[in-house]
Amino acid sequence: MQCFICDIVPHMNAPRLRFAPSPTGYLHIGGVRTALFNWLIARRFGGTFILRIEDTDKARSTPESIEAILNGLAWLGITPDEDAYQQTKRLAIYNEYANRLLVEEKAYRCYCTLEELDERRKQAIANKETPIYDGHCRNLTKPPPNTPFAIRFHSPTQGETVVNDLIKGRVVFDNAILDDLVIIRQDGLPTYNFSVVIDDALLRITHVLRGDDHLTNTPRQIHIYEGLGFPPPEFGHLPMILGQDKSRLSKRHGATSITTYKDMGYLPEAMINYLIRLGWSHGDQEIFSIQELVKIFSLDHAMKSAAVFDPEKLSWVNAQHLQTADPDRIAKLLKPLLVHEGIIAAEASLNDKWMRKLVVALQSRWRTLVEIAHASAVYIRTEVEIDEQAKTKFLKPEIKAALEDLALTLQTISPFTHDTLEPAFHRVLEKHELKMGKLAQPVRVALTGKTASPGIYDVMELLGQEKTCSRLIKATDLITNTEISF
RNA sequence: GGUCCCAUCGUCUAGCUUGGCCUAGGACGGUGCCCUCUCAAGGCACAAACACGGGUUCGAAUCCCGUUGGGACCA
Repeated sequence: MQCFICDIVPHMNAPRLRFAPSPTGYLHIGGVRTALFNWLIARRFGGTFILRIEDTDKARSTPESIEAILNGLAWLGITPDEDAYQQTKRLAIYNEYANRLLVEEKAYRCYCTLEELDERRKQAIANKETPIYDGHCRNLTKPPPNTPFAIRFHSPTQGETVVNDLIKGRVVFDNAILDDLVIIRQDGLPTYNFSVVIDDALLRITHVLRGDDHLTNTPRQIHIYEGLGFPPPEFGHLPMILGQDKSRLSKRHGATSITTYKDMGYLPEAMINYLIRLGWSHGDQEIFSIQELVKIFSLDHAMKSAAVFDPEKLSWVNAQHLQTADPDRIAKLLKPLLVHEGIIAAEASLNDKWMRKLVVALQSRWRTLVEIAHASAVYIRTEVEIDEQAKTKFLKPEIKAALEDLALTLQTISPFTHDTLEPAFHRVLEKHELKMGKLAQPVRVALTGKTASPGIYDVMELLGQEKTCSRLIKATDLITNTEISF
């Protein structure tokens, strides 16, 4: 693998990179990773990162998609350094350059109809020939009058074109297999291969990092650069992201929109961490902060092969970041989720110090913010719902006396904190000659309704004196009721 | 159909440039154990891979050729 730093040195003064999505849907996971690579390289080498919206496919482009792309990138903190460019606002430019090529006879008008083209393609396939454009209109002396035309680029037919790809290495293409591609359609709109070259050249992009689905477009683009007299940039083609079944990641693999992950309670830094590890490595290291990536990221450990997106590992990465995240920040992110999940009515109803304690108790136990939000409910709501199985297993007559005693004891504790609760709890334990586990589990069930929770003193502190005592008493009532019912 | 890309545990990957340190390392997931008031977290251990076939070489995961498989583009 070649050294990217060596390659980038000639451009060190101003590496300029771009992310150029088509606004035809939500912001895709694969797109995010492409944006991330570009952004990181720009940051690492003190360059510029640009966003360009490729919306020349007017039928499929929507303003909502543009919005989704902007929001998604903003959430991740992948921020462009210049105002976003939009291709539909630059149509005059493409036509201007197309005309220039026409004048210089590096391009020509093609009057072939789509039907004719289709016919000839079928013919070629029937004759077992490669279906490429045959140059029909290349040397027309008498153009047909009043006929709509496309503009085709005059591609070289001999020699070869070499792409020294930053990731794939040296790739050689035989020019003979490349036909004269359309650069301006009959409707006057530029084709992808043309507009992308014009924009990258005019925006002075130094490094084009994009999906490897564009690798075979690259020689054609290089020809256009040459035709126009622009120096081509460096190219790097990133491998695809695959779904579980090893086919290209798409909607049928479930969540592929970045927004979905935000809504599912993933942290932006975890998303970035996971996505960057998909196709890049730094020895055995798994967890990276964004600041760290900005310092160490480079292309010389970028993978050449496609990678399968693994939601399990994403969750683990998220858990790692969640564990070490500042509790106050997590608390802040949690509040709107609590409202959204219907656990609280308004964000203001919870105080920050308490929220911090809640987060500290839960942040290493769950993998997403949404999971934490759900787990929070039992500490926030007035009522607790006791799990049937937990009740039968732990809320038994023999523990009733100890529970009552505990409730009584706890009513006198002040302040009501982990440290004051612990000795009180032990006094009850000794009095009833019980082992920790014998009492802790029934108490846990009484307080949370479940058999799993944070440490029992933390649970009590979180609930506070009032809820703790009332839930304990309620549990003892439950035991009585059970007895009566038999 | 043509051209191009890719190929290490189920998954993400280290190692490949500069063959020997590789009886192939780490991580997710799985299993077991430890810790322990439960659940997590954490710690330890186990199972698990160089696609296949040739060659080059004293020696190949690493270099070369081919095959197979996957993917992309062209319309």
